[in-house]
Amino acid sequence: MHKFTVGLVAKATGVSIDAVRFYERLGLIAARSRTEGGFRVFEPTAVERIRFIQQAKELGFTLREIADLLSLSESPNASCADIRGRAEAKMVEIDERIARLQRIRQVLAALSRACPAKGPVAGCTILDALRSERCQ
Amino acid sequence: MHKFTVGLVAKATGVSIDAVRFYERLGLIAARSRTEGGFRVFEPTAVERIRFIQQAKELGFTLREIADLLSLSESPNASCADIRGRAEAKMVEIDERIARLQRIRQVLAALSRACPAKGPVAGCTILDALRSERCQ
DNA sequence: CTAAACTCTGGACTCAACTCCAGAGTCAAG
DNA sequence: CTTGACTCTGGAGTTGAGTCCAGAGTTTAG
Repeated sequence: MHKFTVGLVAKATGVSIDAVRFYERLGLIAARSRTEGGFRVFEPTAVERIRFIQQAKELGFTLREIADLLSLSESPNASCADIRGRAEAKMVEIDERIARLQRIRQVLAALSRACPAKGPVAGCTILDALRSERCQ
Repeated sequence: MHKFTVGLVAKATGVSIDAVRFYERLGLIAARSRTEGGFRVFEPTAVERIRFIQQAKELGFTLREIADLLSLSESPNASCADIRGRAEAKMVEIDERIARLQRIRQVLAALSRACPAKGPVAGCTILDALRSERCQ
């Protein structure tokens, strides 16, 4: 139970075989070795790394950022503050996205509220608003 | 001042010439005709349509959805309620995105808060959390 | 030993919304 | 008429995170 092929790693993590190989190409994980016939052999830590990748992805980190996170996590002179910095930067980013979406949401809500929702499109207040510069 | 070339349309709207041609390929706008030499000639309504596209893009609509909006806006048997339906559907979508981002934001905040932010990465609580299934 | 199941490579494809390009042709001012 | 600015086509490239593929080779259970 310690000879992980791609298929097993994929099954253990729920990602596709292609995704495992993709992560390998990106350098996020590495196969320990190959069999005689050229099959990848992974260690169980590969499964853990992919779980890490999945969790970080859930938190909105890109694979590039995750590569950075992973390399920090293995650097002897990296500090916990570095990691926290990444988390906080991501939080700022998320906040910006939320703020933008909330602005959009407000405009959409206002437009929907103002719309009579009956009659033909001629005179639709939503379309009128889109035609004018008013909403932004 | 009524012979709009791509360049003028681009300048009037602030989008690139390539974007104008791209919108034309997608069928979002159309040139009225061509000059002898093959130059596109637009009507002023093209500028208005691109403004519409820009506004709708600001509100999170994709170009495909904008095409739909534009065709509704010109359909004699489309009703204002159709437009409002699109706006409300988009609002639901935006709400889902906001909710997801807020969940992420909360997890990030909790992780940052719990992190000592000093010392080496070994024992970093954020990394530990990413390694475990805990955050989702 | 055979058959089924698995894996290999590397490159093309997806989506969205463009951007960039070369090489050729056109238009307008002076 | 010349020159500089503009425009033409159509196809490739970009980003992100993979997916899909053919055709060949490998592993393993029975």
